[in-house]
Amino acid sequence: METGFGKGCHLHLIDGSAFIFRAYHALPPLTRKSDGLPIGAVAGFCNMLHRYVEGNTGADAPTHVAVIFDKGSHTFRNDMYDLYKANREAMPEDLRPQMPLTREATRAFNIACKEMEGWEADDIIATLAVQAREAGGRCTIISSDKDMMQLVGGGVEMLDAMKNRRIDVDGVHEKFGVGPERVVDVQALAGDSVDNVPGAPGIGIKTAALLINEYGDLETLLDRATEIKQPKRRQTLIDNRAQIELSKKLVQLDENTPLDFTLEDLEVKDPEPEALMTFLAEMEFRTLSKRIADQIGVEAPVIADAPAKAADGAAADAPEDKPFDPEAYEWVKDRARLEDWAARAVAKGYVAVDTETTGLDDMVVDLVGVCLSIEPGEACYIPVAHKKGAADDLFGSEEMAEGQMSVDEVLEVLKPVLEDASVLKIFQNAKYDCKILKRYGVSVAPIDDTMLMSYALQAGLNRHGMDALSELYLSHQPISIKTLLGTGKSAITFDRVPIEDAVKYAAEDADITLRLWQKFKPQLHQQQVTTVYETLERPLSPVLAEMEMHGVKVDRDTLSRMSNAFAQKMAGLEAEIHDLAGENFNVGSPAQLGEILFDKMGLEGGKRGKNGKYSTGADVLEDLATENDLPARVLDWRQLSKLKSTYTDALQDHINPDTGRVHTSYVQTGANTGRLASTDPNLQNIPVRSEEGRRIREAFVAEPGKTLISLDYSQVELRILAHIADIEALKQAFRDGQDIHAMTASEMFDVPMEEMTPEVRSRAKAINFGVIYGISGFGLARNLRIPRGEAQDFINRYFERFPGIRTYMDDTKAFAKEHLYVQTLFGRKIHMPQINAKGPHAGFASRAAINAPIQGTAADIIRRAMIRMPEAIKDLPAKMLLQVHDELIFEVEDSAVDDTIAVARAVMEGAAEPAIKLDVPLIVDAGQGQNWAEAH
DNA sequence: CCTGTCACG
DNA sequence: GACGTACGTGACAGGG
Repeated sequence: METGFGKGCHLHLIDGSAFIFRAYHALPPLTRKSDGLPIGAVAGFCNMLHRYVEGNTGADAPTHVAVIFDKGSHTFRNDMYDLYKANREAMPEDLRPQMPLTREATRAFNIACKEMEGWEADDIIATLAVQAREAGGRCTIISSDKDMMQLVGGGVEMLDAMKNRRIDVDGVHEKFGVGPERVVDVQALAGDSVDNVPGAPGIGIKTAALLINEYGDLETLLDRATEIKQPKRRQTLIDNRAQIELSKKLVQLDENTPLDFTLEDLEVKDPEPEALMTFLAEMEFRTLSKRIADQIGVEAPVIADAPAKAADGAAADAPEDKPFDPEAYEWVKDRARLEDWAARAVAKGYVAVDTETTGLDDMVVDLVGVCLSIEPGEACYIPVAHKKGAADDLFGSEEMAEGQMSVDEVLEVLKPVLEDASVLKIFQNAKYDCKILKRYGVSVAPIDDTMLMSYALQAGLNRHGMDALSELYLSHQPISIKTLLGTGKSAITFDRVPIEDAVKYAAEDADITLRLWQKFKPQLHQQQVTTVYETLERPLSPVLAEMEMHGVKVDRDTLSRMSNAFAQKMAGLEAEIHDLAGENFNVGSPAQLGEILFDKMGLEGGKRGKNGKYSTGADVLEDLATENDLPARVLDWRQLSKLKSTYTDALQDHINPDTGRVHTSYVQTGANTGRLASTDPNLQNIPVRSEEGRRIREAFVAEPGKTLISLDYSQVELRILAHIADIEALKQAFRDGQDIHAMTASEMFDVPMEEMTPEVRSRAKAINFGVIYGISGFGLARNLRIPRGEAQDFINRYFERFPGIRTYMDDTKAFAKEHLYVQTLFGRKIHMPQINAKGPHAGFASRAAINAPIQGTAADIIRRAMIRMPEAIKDLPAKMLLQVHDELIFEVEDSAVDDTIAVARAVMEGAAEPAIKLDVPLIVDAGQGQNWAEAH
């Protein structure tokens, strides 16, 4: 039964095309298994639609809803202006066939689906929004398209579904500087490069808003254009009047589209399970259909597996995808069954292994169980430390659950297999499991690691966690650990999970790992990254494990004394700040500080960020500090606050009670360029630049009788740039051991080296770094705090003197645009899926593309050094402890300091060879001392 | 959970 | 005076 649309009703209008394009760009090019039909955009679209429907609960839920699509490419706007949207790129080939399917998907979710030949979706949305408003109801437009901001107001709002941000009249003001009713005026002037709306040349949104606010509306402005003071602006408006008026017609949405339906037709309906399931099954969306089926309480459709198709008569070698069946996993309870699994692993030559533990810190947690998988769909779980009773018993029991073997017995059987050189052990993130097993006396080898394979194959395309990989490459959503453990305060540890449940979760992980391995292994060759995986990834993992387990000694007393000193200084500064402000406030709150500075004290230069708050970053405060004491004190306070909370306080909590040392964790797949990341704690950002901060390094000490040594590559990225871009002048300077920044300065500013001043040198230094980062006039200007034009002059001069750099940058960008990835000298691929994007993403991607081969090659070189290091120093009483991108830190017995420096330096300086012979020497500087501050 | 801020190379 | 911009990370605090 239909009800009328009126007061109390809430209409949702979804911009269908926006959903589709977001889905298309967010997902890899998935295809339907049975016939290879491109299906990624449909999958993403359905996920978004589903997530949207799920979110529709509570008082704000819509009563009416529709998804609106564009139909055809010719609209009445093309009749007015044949270049309208003319610079749009053609729809990607693999997206076109998915268009009708997105309509089917919408109908399958039982949501009204509307489009009209000759009108854009925006016009239909405009018409419906106005109808809803006139009927006294509300309307939410789910889109972030600024073209629709003209509709906001009077009960109409927009919602950016991805950012989950509502856009109301204030939001429109923020974007356009005018209210919704004047948005078209501003757009008419500013034009729109995306839609190819011409506007007035040389006038952007800022200027347009200024003019409209001054003259009231576009027509008045154009009529009175002769009154404008700026001659250029005045002439532009007079000369381009017709074009501006046309632009307004183009951006003005048609609120009277002749619709063949009414608001009443859009009433929200529950999905009909059968229709929805049929569609999802047809698309072969296993994960989604299962998830939705579970939620609405129906049976998930059975989706047949693809027949293994033979290509060119040859047998298909793609592993056949068996369905995931948690009931098929085995709970291993006795020695006989375990020995059977062990024997099968040995016979097969490989086995996927996963360990379950009581937590995340591999230096602390206990082993709870082990899982094995040898065939897809077949896996077992061997529990060793599950406790009795969990759910019903608040404290749990300390008694062991039934059906388990002892850890000792299990490892007695598995150790020979895990250490068997002829059996490959496959892990997802082997470093974690191997460290656990090492603590139980098992040295696992040889290994493969699906996480590292994914990193070698897909860096830049996706993250490399198991859940993400399973969804992306197996279309299977694994059981979430949270469903077993809960979250927050009430979370339990894995040893409290009932074994029946643990079997399903844990064994599935081993199953997934095995399937991913089968999928990725042939890919390594096809993508030509086998060498990267085998020489830069796999062998590094055990080296990192070793470093992490060794840890670095940190002196708690030193830190604690510093904490106290910082606290005192901060208290003093805080009192001063409150005094200067004339009121008490939270100095640590940027929001409160902004109000004090710019509202209460009325200082100039307050800029609001996108959340409407004033920006109070260090650069802002530094500018203010020249005139005022308060911002200067805040800067001091902030520095101390950072040092105290992040370093002197937090670091103490990371001292392992058993070892008295700090054990960081390196994330080998953390940075797309090949760099490592360090977490828990991050030991790659210990302060060094400020005197006060550097003292924190005094707390990193050597054991008595030992010394810390630090070796770091000198200007490694610039050397690599000189080599890759083949800049003879730079290369020669490095060969001659010259001061490279001074030499650059001399070349650029025609200053003889003897007469070089620190100021000129430091400018050249900034430019040298800028080049590595993908230089821009704006960025350099900000860095050097000089006018933009001046910065641009420097850059131009730099390119004149070193034309090879410009060539390198252009070639690298072109390569990236063609191949969608860039490469290091050692063959590491860093994917750049955004490189051909339009809009603001483009700049980011192209600078990242310029930087990645340089940063990545440097990362590869130090990796090679680290991999060779254990063998090189094995006869020395020395341990490698830390890596900080271009620096390695060792702890060594006092007697062997010089020997270790000599050996480690040789390894580091020769690390590129023999794979690559650089045209420039690599130079390593060394330091030593009782603590890191002295050694660095 | 997200954002701003700031520590490092 | 179109637009937004240096590259790569992780941790902490505030605030909704």
